[in-house]
Amino acid sequence: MGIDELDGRLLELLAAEPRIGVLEASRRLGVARGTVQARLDRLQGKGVIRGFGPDVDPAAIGYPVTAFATLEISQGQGNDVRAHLASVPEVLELHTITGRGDMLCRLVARSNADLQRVIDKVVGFEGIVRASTAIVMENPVPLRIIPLVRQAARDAD
Amino acid sequence: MGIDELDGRLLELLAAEPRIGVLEASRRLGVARGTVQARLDRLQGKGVIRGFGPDVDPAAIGYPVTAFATLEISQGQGNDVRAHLASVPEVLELHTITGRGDMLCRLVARSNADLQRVIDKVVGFEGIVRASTAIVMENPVPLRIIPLVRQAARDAD
DNA sequence: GCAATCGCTGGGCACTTTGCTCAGTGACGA
DNA sequence: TCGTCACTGAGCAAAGTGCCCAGCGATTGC
Repeated sequence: MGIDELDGRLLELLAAEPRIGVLEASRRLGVARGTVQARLDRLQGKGVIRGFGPDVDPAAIGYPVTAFATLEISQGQGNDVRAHLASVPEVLELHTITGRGDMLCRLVARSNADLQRVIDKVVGFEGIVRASTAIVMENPVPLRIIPLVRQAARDAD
Repeated sequence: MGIDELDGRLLELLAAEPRIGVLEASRRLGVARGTVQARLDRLQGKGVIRGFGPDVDPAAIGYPVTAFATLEISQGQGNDVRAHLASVPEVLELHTITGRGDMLCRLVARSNADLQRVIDKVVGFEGIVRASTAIVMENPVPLRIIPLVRQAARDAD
């Protein structure tokens, strides 16, 4: 478990220039091509790298509004609610959490008005007792992982 | 703005097999290679595809605990707080939101005990009045975009 | 009605990269 | 001291890339 300094540099490099090839990466990192290939295989095998999915901006495909909804679920309905939420395309992410609410989900919508439609779709389901929604205004720190990778690589030294 | 059906299929294909090449993608989609190349360029140019960054699992690099913290910020301190949070590697994401709290951030930690350290680091800063944290237990719907892409592609038909 | 533009096709070309293999080397632990 | 392991550096055939071109049908503007 954990990654070393070379893994860290490789991940940083991949994050900075995702379409880079193995050969070019080996040149940048100053190691042999086989090494990069082996590291990549290992990182994927260990699950450190889940994939290289295209990072799609919801705003660019017509969904500029993001919101987080906290849902309170009635006892025993958890599985049904999960299946329901998973079937809604505007639900980008769903977590079960500790605390007052039972679930937290990330929503997107075409507009603030459209958000109402999405919320109605989300909460219009047996088992959801209450929902409280917070609309995202700014996103000062977009989802990132590199600073953490750097720290993990440093710690493992 | 928006994407058509071919864009949608291309994005789905890239999500399913990220390391696929342009040539192979053109074969799967049944279109000419130049078309795929042009579509890709256009999608990246329009910002639909932000990148192809490696999707790193925080759990696999030693941070298996995820939490969401709602922060209440005192007036006028917003920028300082943002800069502070951006400097904390364990803060993976930060949003400013409507509603009671002022900011919502996603945190990771090495353990539940370690989460205390992270929270102390996050809130130990002038301008943060209060913080309320919810620990993630399960993640029934991991961050996804394909269902939305499919819907956007269908709507644009 | 006609010309220009645009997106897609299908082909070709030089060049690079990949996937794979192999032998050699230094570090490490049994 | 002997394996084991990770890394190096090299070679090879196969495949993919970047780039070019001519043709073609649909849409747009004159």
